[in-house]
Amino acid sequence: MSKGLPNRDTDFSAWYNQVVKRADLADHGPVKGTMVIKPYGFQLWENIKETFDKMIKATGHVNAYFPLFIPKSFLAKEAQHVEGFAKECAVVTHTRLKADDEHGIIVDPDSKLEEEIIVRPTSETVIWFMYKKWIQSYRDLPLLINQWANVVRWEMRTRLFLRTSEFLWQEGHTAHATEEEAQKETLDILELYRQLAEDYLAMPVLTGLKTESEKFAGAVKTYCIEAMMGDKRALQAGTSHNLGQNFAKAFDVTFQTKDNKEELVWATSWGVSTRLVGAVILTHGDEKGLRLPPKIAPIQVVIIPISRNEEQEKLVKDYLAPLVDSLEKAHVRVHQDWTDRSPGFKFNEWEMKGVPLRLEVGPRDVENGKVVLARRDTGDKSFLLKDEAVAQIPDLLEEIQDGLFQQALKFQKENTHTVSSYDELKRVIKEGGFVRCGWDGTDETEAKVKEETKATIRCIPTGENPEGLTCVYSGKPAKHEVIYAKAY
RNA sequence: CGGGGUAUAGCGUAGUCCGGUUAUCGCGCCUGCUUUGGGAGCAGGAGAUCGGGAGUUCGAAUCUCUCUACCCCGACCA
Repeated sequence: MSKGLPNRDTDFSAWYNQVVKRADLADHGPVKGTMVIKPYGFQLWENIKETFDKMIKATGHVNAYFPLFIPKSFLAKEAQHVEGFAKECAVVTHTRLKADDEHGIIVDPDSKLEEEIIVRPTSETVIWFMYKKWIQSYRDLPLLINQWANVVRWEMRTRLFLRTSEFLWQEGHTAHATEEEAQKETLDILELYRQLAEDYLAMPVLTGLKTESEKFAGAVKTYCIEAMMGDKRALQAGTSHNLGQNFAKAFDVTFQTKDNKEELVWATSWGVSTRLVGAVILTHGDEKGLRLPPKIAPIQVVIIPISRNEEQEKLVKDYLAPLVDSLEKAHVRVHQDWTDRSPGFKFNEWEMKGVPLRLEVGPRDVENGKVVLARRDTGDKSFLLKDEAVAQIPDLLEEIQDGLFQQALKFQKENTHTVSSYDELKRVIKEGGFVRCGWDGTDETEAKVKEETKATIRCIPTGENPEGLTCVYSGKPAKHEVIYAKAY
C-alpha cells in the first residue's frame, strides 16, 4: 500500500474512499451496499447524534421507537409516497429456511407470508398508522416525536456514508392542529439543521426550498440544507418536510377542535443521516486525510510521547500525568498513544484520523518544562511551556473550529457564481461550483438543464429575490432565484 | 436492467495470449535484536484448495463451457 493518498484535486473520489478506510471510519459489509461503521467512525456519528438529540429535546421533542417492519399495504396508502419509494424497497416474503440436500439451505416455500412485509425506507406510514390511534382531540396536539433508527433503501450505486443500502438517521414526525403551526415546525427544524451543520460540523450550508420534482415523495414542501463539498459538488445534508394533510388523509387521522369540529391533522417530517459523516470528510479533508471539527472529534488532543529507553519513558509518563489530568478536568477529549510505533508513523496516522491538536512530549521537553503543540488545520507547530499549553488548548480548539468553518465558507463563496446567461451556467457547472440565477419555475426547464448539464436545482434559497431576473434557459421572467449544481 | 471489465495470501499485484515440476513481488502480520523529535533497520518466520463447478489433457492459475460475486459507465436516490 502506498503511503500517500490519491490526489485530492484530480481523483477526489478515490481520495474519499481511501480516507474512509485509512482513517478507520468504516468498511464494506458482505451484502452489497452495506457498511460497517467502525469504532472511530461510530464515535464521530455518536457525537453528531448526541449534539442533535440535545437540540431537539431542548425544543420539546421526545424520542420513541417504531418497528422496522411495515405491512406492504401501508406504503400504497399515500400515492406520491409509494411512487417515490417502491423501486428501492427490501421485501420480506418468507419467515423460515430449511435444510436442502442439493443447495445446503433454502427458503422454506411453506413459510410464505400472506402479506409481504417492507423493511422501512422511512417511517411515515407506520407512524401515521399509530398516530390515528393516539390522536383524538386538540389536547393530543402537537405530537412531537423523533426516532433514531436504521432504514433500508435498495440503492443501485452506493458509497460509504454518502449512500448505503442501510443507513442510520433520525426521523422526526410531528402532528399539529394548524397549517401555520406545521409550517413553523418545518422551518424551526430547518434552522436546527443549519445550526448543527454550521456550529458543530463547521460546514456552511444554504437553506432553501426544493422544487416540485426534487421534493420528498408525499410532501407538500421540502426544505433542505445544501453544502458544497471539496470538489465543488453539492450535498443535500438534511431535509425538513411540510407534509400538509397528506398522511392524515391517507391514514384518516382527525381530531376534534375546541369548538367540536372534526379536522384533519397537519404533519411534518425531517431527517439527517450518517451521510453527515461523509459530508464532514468531503468538506474538511485535505491531502493528509481527515480534519475534524473539534466539537465533534472523538479525540481532540492526541499525545505522542517520545522516549529512547524505559527510564525516559517513565520520566515522560510522570511529566504527562498532571497535564492529562488538567485537560480532562477542562473537558478536553485526550488520548495518549503509547503504542510501540515510531513517532513519525504516529504523526501521520493521527493526521489521517483528523485529530485537531497533537501534543508531543519527549525527554528534551521534560528537561525544559515544555511541550510541542501542532495544529491539524494549519500544520503550525509551536513550542510552549507545559502550563501555557494546557491553558491555551480550550481556546485553540475553538479557534480551529472557527477556522475550519471560515475556510469552508470562503471556499463556498468563491465557487458560487451569479450568472445571467445559459452559457455562463454551463461554463460554471463544467468547471465546478454553484450557480445562482433565475428560473422560470417550469418542470421542462429544470429537466432540460439537468439533461444538458447534469446539474439540478439544489434549492430555491431562503431570502431569494427573483424580481427583475429572467430564466437563463428560457429567457422568460424568473419565478424564482435558484441554485444549480451537480450533486452527490 | 442495458454496455464494458475483473476475480491469484489480510490488501495491492506478476504469471494467463503461447499449458510443464517448490506460483512472483510489495505492503501488512508474527518472532528476535538494534531503534524512536515526520511513515526505522537487519535477520528469521507464518500465511494461497489461483472465485465455485464441470470438461479437454500425461499435466491446468493458464485452454473450453457454466455458475457466482464484485468493479466501472447509464436510468434511481438522504
